[in-house]
Order: sequence, then structure tokens, then C-alpha cells
Amino acid sequence: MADVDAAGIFAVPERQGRGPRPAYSRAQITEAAVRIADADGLEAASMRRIAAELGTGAMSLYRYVPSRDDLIELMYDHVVGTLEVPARPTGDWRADLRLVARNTRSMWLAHPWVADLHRARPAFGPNQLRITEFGLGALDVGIPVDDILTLVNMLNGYVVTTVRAEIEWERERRRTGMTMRDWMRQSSPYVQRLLDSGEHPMLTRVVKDAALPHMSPDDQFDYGLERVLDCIASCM
Amino acid sequence: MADVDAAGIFAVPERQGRGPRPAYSRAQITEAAVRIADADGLEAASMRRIAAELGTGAMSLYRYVPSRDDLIELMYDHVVGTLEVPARPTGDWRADLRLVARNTRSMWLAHPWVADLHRARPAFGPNQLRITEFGLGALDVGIPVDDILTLVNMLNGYVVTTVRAEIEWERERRRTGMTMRDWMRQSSPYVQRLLDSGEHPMLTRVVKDAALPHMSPDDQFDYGLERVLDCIASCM
DNA sequence: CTCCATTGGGTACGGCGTACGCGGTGAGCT
DNA sequence: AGCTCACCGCGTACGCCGTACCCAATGGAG
Repeated sequence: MADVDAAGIFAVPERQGRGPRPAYSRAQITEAAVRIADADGLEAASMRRIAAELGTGAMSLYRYVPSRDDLIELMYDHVVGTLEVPARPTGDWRADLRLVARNTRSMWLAHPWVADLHRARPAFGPNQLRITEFGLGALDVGIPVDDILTLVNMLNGYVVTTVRAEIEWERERRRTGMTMRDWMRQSSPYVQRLLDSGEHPMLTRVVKDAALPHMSPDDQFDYGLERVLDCIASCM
Repeated sequence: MADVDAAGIFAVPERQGRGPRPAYSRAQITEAAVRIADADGLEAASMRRIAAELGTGAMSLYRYVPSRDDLIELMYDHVVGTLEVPARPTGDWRADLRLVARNTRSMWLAHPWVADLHRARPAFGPNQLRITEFGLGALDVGIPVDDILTLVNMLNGYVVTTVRAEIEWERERRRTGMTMRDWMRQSSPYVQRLLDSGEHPMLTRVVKDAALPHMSPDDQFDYGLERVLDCIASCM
């Protein structure tokens, strides 16, 4: 991405005509990297490790990709490509948004390393464009385009923060063996001290009264999702 | 954080009684790290660089902090500590939430490296607890605690994703010298080709018709924030 | 006064991303 | 048909990183 083009790696052609046939391809490299990141996390997908997976040397990858950051961008667009949505919005905006939200969550859970990406700018990868088109188009029901942007942003915010939290809980569980429910039941002396101090009434209420944390993750997500969709409906 | 305690670094006492007087403190180290991260980004705040800032060696820091990740946790709680909110919710939930949302944004913009943190689990730093208490307490107006959690999550999602995007745009500007408005006006051939293809009607509409991207960042944020607060109001 | 836990800090290891340069390959032009 | 040279794979090397381990010096507890 030495290019000035804000579209980044996606505006850089894969290669020119001359010279020997390339032994690999961006797609091959990207898939290998995704495989490693799925299994061992994003930081395990180092240039050396990816190259080893392909049976070559680290520096060979730079014939295909300008930098590791650009490769990560390609990885992200690749997994976004696994999101299945209709070619066009169906006309039922609520069903459409629910679909894209649920599928996005599934995709994140299948590739938890996406939670570690910095990306927050508009996405210009071909697959990202497709999903964005679908999401915005679903809400194209006669309201101003600025409202579409705001509402989609709000929904996206819900999905992203919720799924990030879910993924962090899962990582915690793998590290310490404790589920959320485990230490919600005052397993930690530090947390217990917080509750006993009386300084944190809302935390106490959450630990004692909230039903949401005791539902299955799927149900938690869906419950919140429907509330957000309700909000969108009442904002239109 | 070798400890099993899920509260992490905050449950690890700073030190025991014996031995020579410590030359530094967690607070000193944390502040130095924040100073560096503010100036040059999170990855510039390496153990060596922080130690150099304090005039010591990298390994000395490990007398105060178990790992760099824990130090980052302390850095986060430290900047959260700069968030000013009333001791208790005022009774005007809308004003309270607006305050905490705006102040959170200001804090993120002052310390853009917070956008790079992985943290998404509940926060047990003392300052994080204080803000969480305030936010949840603001919505404690007779609705079920599960609804409080969901609505706060939605609001938080809006703030986080919006400010993250803002920070990424600013980074892009520093790298390439282009503002968002610059290449919204078809500066990029790649984007121009996308628009010309006719495959992306919503993208085209956003680039051509949307007013939001042409407002000041402050106004963009406030506009969306009021919409989200409207949504919350209509959900109660 | 003695003991020893705790201090600051140096050295070293195994990783990382990637700049650079080499010899070999083969498509395109003459 | 032969030449040219852009492009190939890839090895070496540099300067970072986090941190394990070790040491001599320190100073409160007994």
C-alpha cells in the first residue's frame, strides 16, 4: 500500500505480465493465513509461519502483498466473503437486518481474530462493499440517507461490541477455565469485596438480578438484537 | 496477572513491606506510558521506551507490573479516570447519558490509542467501575435491569464504533494527507470506478447525497447521539 | 546485628516485520 | 531465434520487541 489510493491493497493489482509464473497467489496466501489465525490467533499468523505453511520462505510473500497489514486486510475481506446474504434487500428491512446481524456474529465467532483488527474506516474490499450495500439498502425505505447511516451505525455498534465481549469471555474461559457464570457467582475475592463494599449498587444488581447473563449467548444476542430493531422501527 | 483472579492486575497488590524503598511506582510508570502512547501510539510505548522515559532499564518495570498487557490495563483505567461525571446520576437520564457519551468521546480523541485495545470484557479497574456505575445508574428509572444492560450496550456500541471511525480517519489523514471529504469527492480512481460501475447504488447515494459526512465531526457525533437517545426514550 | 526478601538493572534468547541483494526464469520484442 | 530485462523465489541481516534469568546492593524484621 505504498500507493496514495485510499482503497489500499484492493487498488493494487496482483501482478504484471512479465517474468516467470508465480508459484502462489494472493488467494492462496490469504487462505493459509486465515487457517493459522483461526487455529492459533492473529499474532500466530506471522509472515514466517504463513510462509512455512506454504512451504516457502517469509520474504517470498512480499512478492504478492506489500505488507502484513495489507495481508490482514485481505484476510478480513476473505472472511467477509463467507457471509451469505441475498443479492438484493428483500423489502422486509427487519428480516434483512436481522439476517446480516446474525450472520456477522456467526462469522466473527468462527474467526475470532477479527475482534483484534483495528479497521474502523469504510471498507473497500469487494466483499465488504457487498455487505455494506445490502445493509444500507435494506433500510432504504424512504428515509433520508443520513438516517440510514446513523441507524446502521447504531446496529453495527451493537453487534460489534456484543460479539467482541462474547469472544473475550471465550478467551478468558480458555485461559482460566472459568465461564462468565462461574465468577458471576462471586468466585473472585476481589469482586466479592466490591459487592460487599456497597459502593457499587448497579454492579450488585447486575450480579444478583440480571437474567440476561444467564441466558445462552445466542439468546442474549437475539434478545438485544430485537430490542435494537425495535428502536430502529420506532425511529423511522 | 499470574493470578487466577478474573479482576486481573487490579487484584494484585502493588508491593509487600520488606526490602529497599522502591524508586518508582505503578502510577509513575503508567503516566509515563500514557504520555508516550499519546504522542507516538501504543506500540511506541514499549517496555524499553517507558523505562528510558523514567531513566531506568526495561526489566526494572517488571518489579511493578507483571506484564506489558497488565500495564496497558492500568493505562486504560488511568485515562478512564480523567472522565468527569457526577458522583450520582442526576435524575435526568438523557442528560446523564449524553454527558458520559460526549466525555468518553473526548477522552478517546485525547488518547487515540484506546481504539487499539482489545478489552471488551467487563472492566474492573476502579475508574471503569465508577463510570459503569454512573451509566447504568442513569438508566435505573424503573425498567428491568436486563433492559438497562441492553440499552447501555447499544449506546456504548454507537459511541465506540463512531469514535473508532473518527480516529481511523484522523490516522489516514496523517498518513496520506487526505481528509475524508477529499476522497469522498472521487479523488480515488478505484472508488471512482466503483461508483461508475453502477453496482453500488447505496455507496453512490452516500457519496453524492449524504450531508452527515460533510458536517463537523462534533456535529456528526451529536446528531447520531441524539438519534440513539431518541431510540432509548422510545424503548422505555 | 544478622538475615534474607526485595530492590534496580544487565545480559541474553527467541521471536517479529521487512530492506536488500542474489542468481535464475521466461515473455515480449526485434 | 535470440536477446533483454522485469519478475521470480528466497537467504541474509538489521533493529525492534517482550521477558526469563541472574546478580549485587539494600534495609526492615527478628
